[in-house]
Order: sequence, then C-alpha cells, then structure tokens
Amino acid sequence: MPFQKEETEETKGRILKVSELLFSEKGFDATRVDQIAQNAGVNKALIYYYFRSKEEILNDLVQSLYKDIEAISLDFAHKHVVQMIKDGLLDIKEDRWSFANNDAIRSFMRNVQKFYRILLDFALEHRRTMRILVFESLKNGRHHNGLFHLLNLLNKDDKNPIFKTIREADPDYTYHDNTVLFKFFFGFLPLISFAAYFDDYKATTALSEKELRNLFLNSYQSTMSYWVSGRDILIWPSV
Amino acid sequence: MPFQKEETEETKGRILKVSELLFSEKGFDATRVDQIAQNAGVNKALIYYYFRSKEEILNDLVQSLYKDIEAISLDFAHKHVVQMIKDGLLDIKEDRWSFANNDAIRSFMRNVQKFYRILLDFALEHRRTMRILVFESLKNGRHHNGLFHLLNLLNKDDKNPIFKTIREADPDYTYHDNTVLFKFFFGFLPLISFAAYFDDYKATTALSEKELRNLFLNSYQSTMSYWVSGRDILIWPSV
Amino acid sequence: MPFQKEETEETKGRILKVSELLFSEKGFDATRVDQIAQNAGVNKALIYYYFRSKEEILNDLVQSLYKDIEAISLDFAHKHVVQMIKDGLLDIKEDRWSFANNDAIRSFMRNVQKFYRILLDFALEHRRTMRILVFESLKNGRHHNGLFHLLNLLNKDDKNPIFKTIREADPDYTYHDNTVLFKFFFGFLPLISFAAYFDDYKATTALSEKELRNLFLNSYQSTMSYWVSGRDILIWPSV
Amino acid sequence: MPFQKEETEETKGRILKVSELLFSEKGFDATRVDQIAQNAGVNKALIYYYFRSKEEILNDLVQSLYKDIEAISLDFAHKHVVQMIKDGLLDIKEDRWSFANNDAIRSFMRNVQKFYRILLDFALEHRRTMRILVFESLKNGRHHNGLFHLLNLLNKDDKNPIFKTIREADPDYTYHDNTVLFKFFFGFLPLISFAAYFDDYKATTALSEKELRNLFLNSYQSTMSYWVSGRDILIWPSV
DNA sequence: AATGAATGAGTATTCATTCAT
DNA sequence: AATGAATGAATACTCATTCAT
Repeated sequence: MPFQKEETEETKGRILKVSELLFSEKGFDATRVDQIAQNAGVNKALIYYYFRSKEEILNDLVQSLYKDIEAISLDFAHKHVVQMIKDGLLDIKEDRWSFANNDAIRSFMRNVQKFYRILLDFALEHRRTMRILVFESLKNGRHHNGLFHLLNLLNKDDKNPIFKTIREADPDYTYHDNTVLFKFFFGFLPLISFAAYFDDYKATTALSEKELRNLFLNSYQSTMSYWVSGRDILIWPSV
Repeated sequence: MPFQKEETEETKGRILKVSELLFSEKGFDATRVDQIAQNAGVNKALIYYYFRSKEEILNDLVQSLYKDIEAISLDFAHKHVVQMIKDGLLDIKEDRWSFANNDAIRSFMRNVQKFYRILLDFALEHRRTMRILVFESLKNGRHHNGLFHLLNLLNKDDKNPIFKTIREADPDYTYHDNTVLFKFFFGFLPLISFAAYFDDYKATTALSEKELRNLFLNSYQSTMSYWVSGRDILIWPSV
Repeated sequence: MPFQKEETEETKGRILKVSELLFSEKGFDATRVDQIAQNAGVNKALIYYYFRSKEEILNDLVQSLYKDIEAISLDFAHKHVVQMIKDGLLDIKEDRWSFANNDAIRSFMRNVQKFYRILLDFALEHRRTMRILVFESLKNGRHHNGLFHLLNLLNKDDKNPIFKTIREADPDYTYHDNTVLFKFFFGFLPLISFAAYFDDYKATTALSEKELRNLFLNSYQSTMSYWVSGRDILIWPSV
Repeated sequence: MPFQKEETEETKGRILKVSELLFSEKGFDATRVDQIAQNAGVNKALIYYYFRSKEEILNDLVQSLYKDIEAISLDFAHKHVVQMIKDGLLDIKEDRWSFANNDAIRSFMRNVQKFYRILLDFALEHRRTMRILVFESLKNGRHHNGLFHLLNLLNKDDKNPIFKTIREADPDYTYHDNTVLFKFFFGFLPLISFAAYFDDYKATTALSEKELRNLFLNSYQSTMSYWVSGRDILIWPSV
C-alpha cells in the first residue's frame, strides 16, 4: 500500500519537523510532547506509535544529520582525496600530505574550499538541528548522542568511514591527536556555532542572509588556510 | 554583625555554586531544585528564601558574570585606550584608529594580547557559567538573559559603559555594525565556546589544561590579529 | 458514540459533584485537589485533563448556577410579565406597574409567589453551591465570580436578558437603583443565605426539611409582599 | 513596666487589626502569615511570640466580638427586661410575655428598636470581623468557632448569660426552639449579612453609608415587628 | 493509523512554624 | 521584644507514557 505508506511517512515527517523546530527553540527538556502533538496536528498517543519515546525523536533527528554529514564528507574523501591518491597526485605518509605539484595543491585547495561551502550550506539548512546539537551536547550524564559524535568522523579506526575510505587508498594514512582536536575546534565548532546562532545574528545585524554567509565563509576559509598552511596537515611537494 | 552576614553569604553562595555546577552539567531544565538543595546541604525551602524562583538563580549567575566581564573590559578601556588618548598616543576618528608611532602600536597590541589572556582565563575559570550561557542563550524566549547581553558591550550608545568610557575621552569614537558583529563572532563567541567545551576537550585529548589553553590563546590571538591588522580597527600612524 | 460521551460526562460530572461537596464543606482554599481526586475515584492528573485549574472547577460550578437562575427568572418574565403585557393586562410606565383589574393583580401575585417557591427549591437543591457562592463572594479579588454577578440580573441594560425581555414587550420599562438594591437585599440574599445555612439549621432544630422550607417561604413571601405592596413596584389599576 | 506593656499591646493590636482586615478580604485560609507580618510591619516570628498559631489570631478576633455582643445583649436584658420585671411591668410565663399596660409595651418596643440600632451599629463597626464570621462559619470540620456560637446567646440553659440574667429575675422564663431559630434567622443573620456585605453594597449603589444604614434599619425593624406582633414572643397585656 | 481518557511519578513552589541569637 | 535563617509537610500542577477502542 504505497499510498498508505506515503501518508505515514508524511505524518512521521511532520512530527520530526515540528520536534526539530521546538527542540531548537526551547531545548529538548523544555519541549513538551503535547506541544509537538498540537503543532503537528496529531494526537499525542500517535507520537508513541511512531517513536518509542521523546528521546527517540531527538535521536532520529541527530542520527539523520550525522548520516548526511558523513555522506558529504565521504563524498569529498572519495572524489578528491582517494581519487588524487589513485591518480598519483597525492601521497600520505603518517601525518604529511605530499602533492605531486603545485597544480595538485591548488586543485586540492579549491576542492577543500568548495567542501567548506557545501558543509556550511548544509549546516545552515539544518541550523535548527545544529542548535539542538550544540546545547544537547553540553549536557553530561544523559545524552551521549551530542555534538561529540561528530568527532567519530575524525577517529583513527576503521569504524570511521572517512578514515577507512582514505586508508583503503593509502594504508599509511594516520595523524596526530592534536591535529584532530584542532580540526574540530577550528573546523566544525565555529561552523556549527555559526549555523546555530545564524538566526540570532540575522536579527541583530542589517546584513542579508547571503552577506552574512559569505562574510563567515571568507573568514572561515582564511582561518582554516592560516592553520593549514605551513603545518602538518597540508605539505607542499617534498620535491 | 559581620559574622552573621558572612554565614548568610556562605549559604547563599553555596546554593549559587551548586546551581552553577548542576546547570552546567545537566542544563537548567534538567536540574531539579531538590538536587540543588541536597547538594548544597540546605532545606529546599531555604532556596526560595534567597531566590524567588529557580530561574532567578540562573539570572543571578549570569548577571554576576556580565558584571565581571564588563569590569574587565572597562578596566582595559580605561587603562589602555583612554589613557593612550589622554597621552596623545592614540586618536580615533570615526572608524580609524591612528597611533602616534610604532611603539604606541606595539604597546597597544601587547595590551590587547594581555586583555585576551585575562579574558580567556576568566572564561576558563567560569567555564561552568559559560556552558550555561551557551545553551540557555540558544533558547528563544530567554534571550534576554542569554549570551546576547554581551553584545551590549559592543553597542554604540552611552548605555554601553565601554563605549561611553572611550567616547568621553574621544568624542569622535564610533564604528560600523559589521565590525561589531565580527568582533563578537570571532571574538567573544570562540572564547566562550572554548571555555564551555573546555572540560569535554580535556577529556578527549592528551593535552594538559595549560597546553590546551596556550594552544587556543595562540590561535585566537593570531586570528584576532589577522582580522585587526590592515583593517579599520587598527591603523598605523597616519603621519 | 453517545455511550463514550456519557462515560466522559460521567467522570467530569463526578469531579464537579465531588468538588461542589468539598468546596461547600471546607471552603475553596481548604479543599485539596488530592481530596477531590480521591473522592471522585480518579487520578489527580485527570482533573487537570478536564479543568485548567482548581479555580476553573469553581467557575464551572458557579457559572452553571447562574445560567440556571437566569433561565428560571427568564422563564418567569416570559410567561407572566411579557405575556400579561401582550394580553393588555399590564402596563409598565417608568417605575409604575399598572394592572388592568384586580384579577390581573391577584393572578400576578400568585405567579410571583410560585416564582419564589421555584427559586427557593432550586436554591435548596443547590444549597452546596450556594454556600460556595456566599463565602467566595466575600473574598475580594474574586468578586468577578461571586454572588454579585447575580446583580447583573437586575441591571438596566440590554446585557441583562431579563431586562431585555421585558423591555422588548414594554419599551417604557425601567426602575430606580434603590429598588434594585432592595430587591437584591431582601430578595436574593436571604434566599441564598437560607439555602447556604439550611443544613446547619436543620442540625440545630427539630423541624423537618419541609417545615423549615415552608416557614421560610411564608416569612419570605410576607416580607416581599410587605415591600412590594403600596410601593412603586406594584400599582393597583390606575383606571 | 507599663510603658513596655503599652508598646506590646500596640504591636499585638496592630497584628490583630491587620489580620482582621486580611482575613475579611481574602478569607482565613488564603491569608498568609507573611502578609500579616509585612502589613503589620513586624517580623514573622514575632507573630508567634504573641499567638500560638494563625488560628489563634482568628479565635482572638472572634472571641472579643462575642464578648462585645454578649455585653450589649446583657446590658439590654438588664436595663430593660430585668428592670421591667422588677418594676412589675412585665411578667414572663413560659413563652408568653405579659406587660402591665400599653405604655409598658410601647416603652419596651422603643427599647427593642434602640437595641437593634445599637446592634446594627456595632455590627457595621466590626463589619470586617462579621465577614470573617460569615464565611468561616460556613466551613465544617475545622472551625467550631463560627457564627453559630452566637446561637449560644439564645440557649435555654444557665451557661447562656442572657438567659440566666432574665431567669434570675423571672424563674418561669423559657421558650420554644422554633422561636429561637426564628429570632436567629430573621434576627441576627440578616443583620450580620448586611454588615458583612456593607462595603460591597456601598460600592454598588449611590446611597451614602447613613442612608444605606437607615434603609436597612427601617426594613429590619419592620420585619422584626411583623414577626413579633401577634406571635408568641410579645403578648399584649392579658388583661 | 489514530484517538480520547487515564495514570504514576514527579516538580517547582508555598507556608505555617521553629530556632538561635 | 524582636529578628534572620531554617525547615517539614504539604500543594497545585506537570508530563511522559500507556490503555482501550
């Protein structure tokens, strides 16, 4: 019964969308299941037909975000890192990335910038869940599904699909912890923070959404470049 | 009766301290007044003797943080900006800061870096309240207490004590909105985020507290310098 | 699903009935929601499913009483006042009621007495809510729900359905404030007081319910007659 | 230490006065000890220095009212009933009062009217406590100190000082229950109700305090006369 | 798939009262 | 006589979750 299924999906999707909005506005704890039901236009009990608990709604939201980010990152790794290795333009030894020539570097840098742009736009599009991520991740004890799950994408084991993907192309691939920490700190965190606070800033400044986005993107890319250049992440061809 | 007073302060202070810890760990909504009472070793009703409501505890914490940050910033404005103006080493015209000579610049930059260090150490010391700030500020409807109050320290009117202080020394002082936004975005926000997530990072990495702090400070100051230099905030002697 | 509906009504009705009893026995403030739940044999939370608050239960009780009293009074106005006007047996000019003949007067007086009887019996049947009315009306700040709403039934504007009904039949109809005050004072108030204290008196005297009722009715009707006769309310045929 | 005592009395009196006001406005249950303390300008604990409990404040208020009413009634019994018996102008046999002549009756009636006037004025002066009396008396279970204590003044035993006083003058004195009931119903109750609702009525009508009072007094005395004449309470000289 | 009714375990807040000084 | 601090026992109200249909 595809029609039936569609309807279901629609209802379940409505519940998820409404939950996302409310969680991001008031926080998980302050959001009432009644409110979700009311805003989704469904009976409260129906929510428990689709989800085991209120917490499962949160998990669903967060998990699907992870999958998307993972997919985007994986796509980048595939298309630009793995491909370059296969093409003999890049060689990774421990912590040092050696490119075949300056064109390869330039090309790679362009792709990295594009990757940031895609990541930023994704974060902005899902800024509500980003908000949720930010403040739910700050709570100890209960939710282990917070922001720090993203750190898994930086793990050095084969459970991390990005790591696995690159490693399959270049078995030497690995890196230092500090690097990871920094990539996260000055990589993901500002990006996610920016997305999370985006609407607040929009309300504070006279800038348009686009201007705000570009302003951030420029500074973000500059900062990233600053940190990347001359360091252990990107290494100019070792001649 | 100073002894009496001290005792009182001790009890109220204990409630505040415990609340700060619990709010920062579990979030405001998930923290139970019972827990606060139990952890502070006082009767639950006593909490309501000192505070009108649970929310007022939060406000108290946040307000006192604001006051401290304001005081630190004001101290910097007084000692280093106003003083330089009075000494004829700095002249502010609209959005351009003109220094008398390179020594003045160097001196000012050194003080700015020191200011950042003080600010960072303060943020780290109060990282629990910073956590609270970060996630409570993400909730709509409570914005009034949230992170965005700090934006007031960047306002261009005389309600902002920092602006007022500098303006009294140099009536030409003003600046563009975008600059303000950026100072906040790449100024306060990473600092506060870093402090808020500090303990999480510590648990994730092998770095010591000190190393982590210095790592951040370097990158922070670099980023700030990057944004400051060659821009409209700091201008080399116009001679 | 009428059966379903009935069941619901039954539960909500049980809560109302129990509340009425407890409010009338112990007063609104001294009645605990827990007690209501326990006596009604329902879960405490269910009370809040049907009523927004404890106070709303009180309002519900009082409002439905008003409606009933209004309906009874309106019925009297329709059947006996309006009808007599239409039949040319009664003419109202300002404050003077002129009847066509002695039979008309006698008939009217008989109906008035019957009206009092119906009113008294209603008050006795609902004496619990009357108790509530009497003491809740004595509390400032809650006057809006209190006894004084009944005064509206004596208002001289078209928001008062009784006034409106008679006025539609006889546009000259109006009366003096003092009369209204007195009708209330020596009309509603003793009636309501009697009903409110009925059970207390019953416990104090050897009289049966019926004897007590008749005793009051006689004296009440005498008093009313005393006030009515020779005054501006009832006027013998002006011929 | 008379001065000390005076001060105390003043403070205690202030607590009583404030309590009376608050109890009469919001009811006993809804009045908070904190409010009493605040309005009386004293520390909450001091209230417990003067009174064992909140309830004792109520008792104090009510008891002193009883004493006053008893004193007024006793004074009337002494001056007018007992005196007439002693003067041979009145003879009471069971339920029948026989006066020596019409002058005696007229004189007695005049004194009764005066008694009502005094009683009414007392009730009006203490209308706040009357309010309290009215609604506290409606609550079963807890307060046995309500309005019905006044019924004691109508008891047929020597614990009732009025009965005792008259009986000492005329050993035949006694009466039927119904009479008592009626004296209370159409005697005390309207009087107390009138006093309790006085301020509400004042706010509702254009009449002055004096006019309102006289209006009630007239109707009250008329009603009383109506009930008294030709009945078993007052009997014209048996010739 | 959908709903109205029902519930257990909480949850912030209140309040009369007491204690120490 | 007077007070600031402290407390135990409520107390109205909430909320995620389940049940019956």
